Amino acid sequence: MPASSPAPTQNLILAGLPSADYERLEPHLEFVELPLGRSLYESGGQQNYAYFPTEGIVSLLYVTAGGNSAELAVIGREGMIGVSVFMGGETTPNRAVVQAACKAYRLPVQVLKDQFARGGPLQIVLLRYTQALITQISQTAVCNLHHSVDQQLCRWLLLSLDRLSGDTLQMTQELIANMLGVRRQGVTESAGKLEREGLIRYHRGVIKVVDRAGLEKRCCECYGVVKSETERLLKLAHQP
Amino acid sequence: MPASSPAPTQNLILAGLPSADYERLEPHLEFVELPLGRSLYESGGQQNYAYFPTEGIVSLLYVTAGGNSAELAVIGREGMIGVSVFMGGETTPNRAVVQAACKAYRLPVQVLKDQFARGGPLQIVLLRYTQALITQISQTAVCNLHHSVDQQLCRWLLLSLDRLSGDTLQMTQELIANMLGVRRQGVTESAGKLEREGLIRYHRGVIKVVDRAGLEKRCCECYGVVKSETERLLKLAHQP
DNA sequence: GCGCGTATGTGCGGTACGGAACATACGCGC
DNA sequence: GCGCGTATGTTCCGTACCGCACATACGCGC
Repeated sequence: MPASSPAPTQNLILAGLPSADYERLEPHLEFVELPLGRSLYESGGQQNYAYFPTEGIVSLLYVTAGGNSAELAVIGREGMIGVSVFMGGETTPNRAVVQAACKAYRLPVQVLKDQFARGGPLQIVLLRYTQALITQISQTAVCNLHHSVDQQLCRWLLLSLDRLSGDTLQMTQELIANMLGVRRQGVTESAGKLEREGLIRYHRGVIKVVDRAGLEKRCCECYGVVKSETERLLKLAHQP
Repeated sequence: MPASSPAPTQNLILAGLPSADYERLEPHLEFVELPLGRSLYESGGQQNYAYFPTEGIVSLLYVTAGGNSAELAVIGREGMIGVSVFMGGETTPNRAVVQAACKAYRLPVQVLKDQFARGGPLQIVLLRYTQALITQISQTAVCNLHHSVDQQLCRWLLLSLDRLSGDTLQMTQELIANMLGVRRQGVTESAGKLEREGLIRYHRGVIKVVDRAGLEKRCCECYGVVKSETERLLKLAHQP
């Protein structure tokens, strides 16, 4: 393991475990770097590892029969990829794709299942995180239905920014369009508006958030609901 | 308890439990009738009971700041209302509203939490059902984004029909519009199309499905994904 | 049979977004 | 500096859905 690899406890789920529980997992954790675009799971495919990111972002995506895509949730160091392992379904109909280069620790599914089945703090933390994920997916459904591309873009930028350090995203409009399930031109137009309003600046795949507070004001409620609910659930989970 | 009340095992989650596990719950189950429109949970509100329907349909809804509503999932006798109780969040930002008159058994949350914490078959069945619910919410997000009102109406009719006996739904277009988060006139128009195509007939709040196979063909993939995934997960859950 | 409440149908203008085609413009590699 | 690939901007048109207003139509209760 290279000296440069971050501590597993950079991941907030792992960080929230009492040391006895953490130490049972630790020997099985394997550090991996996940480049942009890497697929962790395919729809309905076998899942061999669960992933606990310490940096970067993974998207949960669904691709329709017609070839259109929709992002259901984003996952960073606050969470993990592979809830269906301990939920018991083994697979999901979704893909998991790296949206911003990740460092992560992966855990063989059998270890996760065994440790989950013990009950106790690990189980509690994982289930509370899963509820946060449900909230995010639900809010995505609502946002897709009732809010404009402008607002969805704000939500997406904020959710992504929370999962990265700094104020800058590396992401082309084309990719954002795929995530939001809209046309690339729609993103161009909305991003142009936000730039003219002085909220962001962008240039060839690099988006810099200039006025975060303004972006939050411009955004629909969906971002706030997801954020506060996620924080509430993680705090709950860290209580004894 | 009136003689007419159905057996609790009409609910598929309760039916899937080994008798030892079922018997631990049974003394705490209380039969209730839930009329159309009754709210079981409000957004962020306290949840005192979990509900296991034996008949009827409950919708999980989110209401936006702007007053628009969106249905995230429908729940019938295959499931239960109140997953956030054992997921550990205690509340959710959603409402749960009776969409077709229900008979159900309710269970005090503390009993559910205690029994869930034992681990074993109850826990497994509940978690697999929760994954099915996640799938349904996810597919709702996708359908809202990429599919027409026509297709969404087909999906909704089929999902509701699966949770009722017979081929008839009691539901005004106004209510369906609220569920789908679209205008009432949009539903009128789509329902008109489906009737002209000979798939359904309707009259003043009563919808009769004439050609179920045709409806499935007319529908987007979303219905099929939800249905097959739910069946897969319930079957898995009933295995030892 | 009359009246009223509820359910459904229709028409109109506005807009947000989709699909396609094309124009610019930046920057890396030679 | 030149050329090519990639990222972004612009235009045009079609359409699905929205909001509003209003017309019909059924059926219950008196």
